[in-house]
Amino acid sequence: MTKTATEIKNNSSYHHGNLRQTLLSAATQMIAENGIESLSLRKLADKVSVSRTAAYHYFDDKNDLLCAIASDGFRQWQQLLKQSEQQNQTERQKFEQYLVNYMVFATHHPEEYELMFGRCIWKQAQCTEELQTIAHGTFQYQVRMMEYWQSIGLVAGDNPLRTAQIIWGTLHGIAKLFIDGVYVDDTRAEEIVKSALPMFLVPKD
Amino acid sequence: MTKTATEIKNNSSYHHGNLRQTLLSAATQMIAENGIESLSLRKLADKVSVSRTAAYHYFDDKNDLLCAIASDGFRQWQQLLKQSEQQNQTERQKFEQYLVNYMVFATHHPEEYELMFGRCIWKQAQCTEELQTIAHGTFQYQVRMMEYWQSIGLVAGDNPLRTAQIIWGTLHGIAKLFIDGVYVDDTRAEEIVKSALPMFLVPKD
DNA sequence: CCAGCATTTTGACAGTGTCAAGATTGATTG
DNA sequence: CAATCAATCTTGACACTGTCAAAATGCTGG
Repeated sequence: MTKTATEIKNNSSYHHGNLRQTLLSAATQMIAENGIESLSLRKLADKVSVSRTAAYHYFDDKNDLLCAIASDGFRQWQQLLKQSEQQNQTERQKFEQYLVNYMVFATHHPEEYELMFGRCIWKQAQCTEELQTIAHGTFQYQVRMMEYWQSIGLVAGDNPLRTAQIIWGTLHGIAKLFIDGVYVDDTRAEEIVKSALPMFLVPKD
Repeated sequence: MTKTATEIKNNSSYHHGNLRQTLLSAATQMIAENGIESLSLRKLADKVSVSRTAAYHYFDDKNDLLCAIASDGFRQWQQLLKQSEQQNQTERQKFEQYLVNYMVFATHHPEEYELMFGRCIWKQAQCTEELQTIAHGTFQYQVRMMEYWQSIGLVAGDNPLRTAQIIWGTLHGIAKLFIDGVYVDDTRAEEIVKSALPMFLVPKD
């Protein structure tokens, strides 16, 4: 008898069944609700009705768990990238879509975004190999898209890496200013990024 | 006999003399050396040779102290802004100087920058009125500079606020990616921002 | 000299991450 | 079927954190 992950709910027993995934989901939810810094392993354990240190069998430490959540975020983000690539649109529209998508993802999943790109993981602690590779992959993907958009004369500049760094910087900066509460009105994010769009394009004759 | 702040060192006695300033300097130094999150009030108290809770006479709580440090950072940053304004240069050179200065300040005082613009203060905790007003002031200042640069046909766009938001976003984003360790080579920061410069300018005929 | 005040300390508490050692259970053999 | 084993989970313990209440200390004006 094969079992799917979700149907295992061995709840009245000592062994949980799929604790790792349960922990990840619960943690993701708690982070989304109350912010990264309010997540404690003990509260998480409480929520899942398990002892304080149960998580240590699946994660090296708290940082390892956060990295796992961030990795999930990157997978989600990567999927979103590829979806919007397959829509029938002008390249110009695809580029705009890319910018807007980035902003929407960031402002709709602020805490997950913070985890994926924030200092908590990248600066402070050492990040997992898994996270490192998947994050690096998505960046490479973006560089390649810039390369293409530059090659067809849509995006300005002739150095794809440099251009990707700058455009990503712009998106990241605006997103962060919203997420961290320096810019207050979330709903304006999309508007702002749209008015930044022309900056990046080759001026039409 | 008037006394300057630094000469007061009433060290062999119960009363410290100028504990508030001493705490601020020590905290600033500790943050610069080991990062914001590694600063604890107890370690700080140890360093200043004072009891754990002594700081509570001058600051409401830890957040209040961090806000005070951030405020100092803004004062420093404001001074730097005005200095570079008084140099004899082309307006175009002044604008470039502004961008580069921002980057240099951010990458040379990464932890203080993080405090000034990061989530630790703005998102998480409520920030001091002092900090709120001084931060708002510097942003207004930047908006006015954009307004001027747009009025003389240097910087593109006709909405100073929007333009300031975008340019600040770009600077902030690139700075953060370096500070948080996503971009690794600090020394490239100035290079990157310089190659972003043309994006913001009115294309010359 | 002493009362009052500003300043600093001590004691205490709840919360955190994490390690070591023990308890429980499902699976695997003989 | 029973005994053993390895995976899984819990308990106990420790050092560290921010913060509050109450006590101790030293300065200063009357």
